[in-house]
Amino acid sequence: MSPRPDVSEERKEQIIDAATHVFARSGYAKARMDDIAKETGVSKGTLYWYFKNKDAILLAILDNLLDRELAAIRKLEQQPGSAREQLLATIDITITDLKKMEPLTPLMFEFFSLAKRHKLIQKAIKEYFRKYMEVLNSIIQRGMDQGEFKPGNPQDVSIAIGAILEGTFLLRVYDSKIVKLEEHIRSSVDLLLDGLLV
Amino acid sequence: MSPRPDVSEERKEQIIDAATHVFARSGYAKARMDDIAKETGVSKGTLYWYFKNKDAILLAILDNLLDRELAAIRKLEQQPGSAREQLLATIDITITDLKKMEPLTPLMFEFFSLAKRHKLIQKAIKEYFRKYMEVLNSIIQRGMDQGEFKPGNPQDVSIAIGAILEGTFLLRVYDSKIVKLEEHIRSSVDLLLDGLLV
Amino acid sequence: MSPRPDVSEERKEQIIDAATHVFARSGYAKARMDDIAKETGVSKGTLYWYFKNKDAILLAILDNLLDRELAAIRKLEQQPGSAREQLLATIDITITDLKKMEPLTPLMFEFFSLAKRHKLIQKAIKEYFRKYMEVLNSIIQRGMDQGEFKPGNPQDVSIAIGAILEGTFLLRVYDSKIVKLEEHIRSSVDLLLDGLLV
Amino acid sequence: MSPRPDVSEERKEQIIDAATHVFARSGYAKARMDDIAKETGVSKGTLYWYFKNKDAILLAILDNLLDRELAAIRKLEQQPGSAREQLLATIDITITDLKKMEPLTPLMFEFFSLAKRHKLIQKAIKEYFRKYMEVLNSIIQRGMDQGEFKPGNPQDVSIAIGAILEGTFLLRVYDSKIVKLEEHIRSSVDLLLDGLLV
DNA sequence: TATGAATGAGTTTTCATTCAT
DNA sequence: AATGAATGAAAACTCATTCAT
Repeated sequence: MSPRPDVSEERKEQIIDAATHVFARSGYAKARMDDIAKETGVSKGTLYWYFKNKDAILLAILDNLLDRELAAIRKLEQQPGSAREQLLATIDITITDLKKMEPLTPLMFEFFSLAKRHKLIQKAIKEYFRKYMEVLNSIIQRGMDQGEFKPGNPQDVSIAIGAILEGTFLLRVYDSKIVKLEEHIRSSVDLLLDGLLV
Repeated sequence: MSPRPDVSEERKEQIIDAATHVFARSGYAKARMDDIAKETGVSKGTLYWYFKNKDAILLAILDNLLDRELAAIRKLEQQPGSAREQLLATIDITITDLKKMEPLTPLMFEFFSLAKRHKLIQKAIKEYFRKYMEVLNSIIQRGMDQGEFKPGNPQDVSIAIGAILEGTFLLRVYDSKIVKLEEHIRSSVDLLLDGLLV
Repeated sequence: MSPRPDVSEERKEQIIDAATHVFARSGYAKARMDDIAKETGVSKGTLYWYFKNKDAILLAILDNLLDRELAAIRKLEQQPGSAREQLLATIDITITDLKKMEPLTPLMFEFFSLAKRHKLIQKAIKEYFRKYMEVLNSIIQRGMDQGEFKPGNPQDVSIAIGAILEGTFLLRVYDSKIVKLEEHIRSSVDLLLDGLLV
Repeated sequence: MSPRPDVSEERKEQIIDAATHVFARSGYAKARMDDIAKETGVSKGTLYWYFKNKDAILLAILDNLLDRELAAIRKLEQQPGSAREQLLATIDITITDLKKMEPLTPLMFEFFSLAKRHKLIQKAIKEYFRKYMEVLNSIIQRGMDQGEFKPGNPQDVSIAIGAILEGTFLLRVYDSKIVKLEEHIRSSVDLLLDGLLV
């Protein structure tokens, strides 16, 4: 109802941005509220005006990250072109996303690590995954229906693609000299398409 | 020869085993030395008799895990059969390994999360990755040399397979109902092989 | 000017005062931060708000004590009268100081004990000593120049006087029944002056 | 009864010697039983075979030190010569002793620091002091009786001398470059004798 | 809204002491 | 006599959270 988003939202975002970097840099446990306050440029007390506690900031970060990615995905949904073209466009967008995420890698893995114990995190990423799979599934399904792809279980293909995307992101952690995010996602997807295309 | 069998190594392993479960359950930060002591069935002081500090226990766990995996990999090195058969055998072994790792998933991601800040962790997993890649590369190379696989860059293929393995392990965290470790690794690798085999 | 008077300095002094007594009573090692907190009437956390650690409190105490003594010494510097009178005035002031220090005797010796290992303590007391010697030296020098004292090395006399002052303070520890701080400093200095005065 | 002191005594002395250095180096609180064990060349458990606990070692060190000094003092008691000569001989012996003590300075001050809280330490040093005073008193008394020294209270003179001895030892802690143990004890005692001698 | 001083529960780590061998 | 693994009490220190201003 308010014509302009009040300052509160803006301040909240500042905190989320700052905290994202602090958590990525130091890890959730090692990051101190003082660090986040300093990085945001406010006092420690202010953090508690906008967020219930440290955990709530973490959750807000996750929601924020997933929202951004989902926004990108939604852009795909009504793209024109062949299934192959649409699939590659999806990969392109995801690569762009993952590249933006690179500096946040430690934080991403922290979310994965916490997922089992932290039901809200679990729920958030599961929901994100479901939406992402939906997009891939529908593209693959269409490709199969239209005879562009070999017939099979679309979900299996989606998961294979998802695994390549996330897996390459992960392999980078082992050795970022050897594993190049964009290059290797593309080469892996190409290999997959070699077998998939009719 | 020694009158009292040296119980040191055994005790160290007990601690490592216990700590592995505690860290996997609670996360490194939340896990208390008391928990590890209790789980091991010794006193807190004993932990410090065998390990310098909490961090040293974490490192020992990682070394332990990687040692076990490398031992499995080494078994592959002189396996007979076609490149395809050997590759599938490698996948089989890795699947078995990954299944054993399933309960430790949060701990694995914690290692990935820590890798950037923790040089010893970084070094350990990098070395592991190098050895794993060596095995895959040599199989793929042989397959290409012998005309079993299409020609190409073996390393790219290895990374695609590595991404599928680790990526599927990761996708499970999103939704373990949808993503089945063994089934989806196999179906993804099959897709890859469809394009790879001549 | 500031709306809330800065309570920081005051609070710091409260802690220093309390800690002085706790350290004198229990010794540095035996004194617990909890004791200091309780004696100050604040929580343990507050101690760490004002001081980095236990050691920093000890240092602050030393600076505080030496500052007070130096302030007393500075009063002497432009006193009128003969060299003998001025020397006795200096002794008087030092006696007054040492009497105030009596309850802190164990702490003083702790500083001396720590001096070799603790460079900041060493530096602080050395600087104090240098200033104290300067005052004595200049008085003795004047007395010699003006023919009031026998000629000689002023520094040797200053050290003799310093030794009597500190030495009497120390002998009290052996047996405070036998050694009376004021009485024996005076009698010892008198003996010295017997030989020194022309 | 046993003709030769059994090995126990010897081992005890080894521990005392080692512990003396460890305590002097690290201070009582910081010194670990492990350090003493290592320095002695035995295991930690062995220390407890010979001493009830850490405190008992400290006490044994003090007794040991005082015994050695008392032995030196006893040598003085029937020295020939004038009172002045005998006094200077006493000073000589004490200087020799104090020089030996120099490396133990931090430990000595630790004893002084502990004296108030630790009744056994207090008692030991008080007894030592009494004996030392007796020797000085009797020399001074004889000097006065025989007209070699000006009449006065012998105890006051003894305390002045004691203060010079201990005080010079202490001033060294302030600045060992400026204060030279032997040189300044001699010069200070000379100043005192200037006034004391008839 | 914003601040930052104050709190105190929580945790790692140390180390004197014990005791089975 | 001697060892050294094991214990657990003790203490320093951290830091999320609160709250008076």
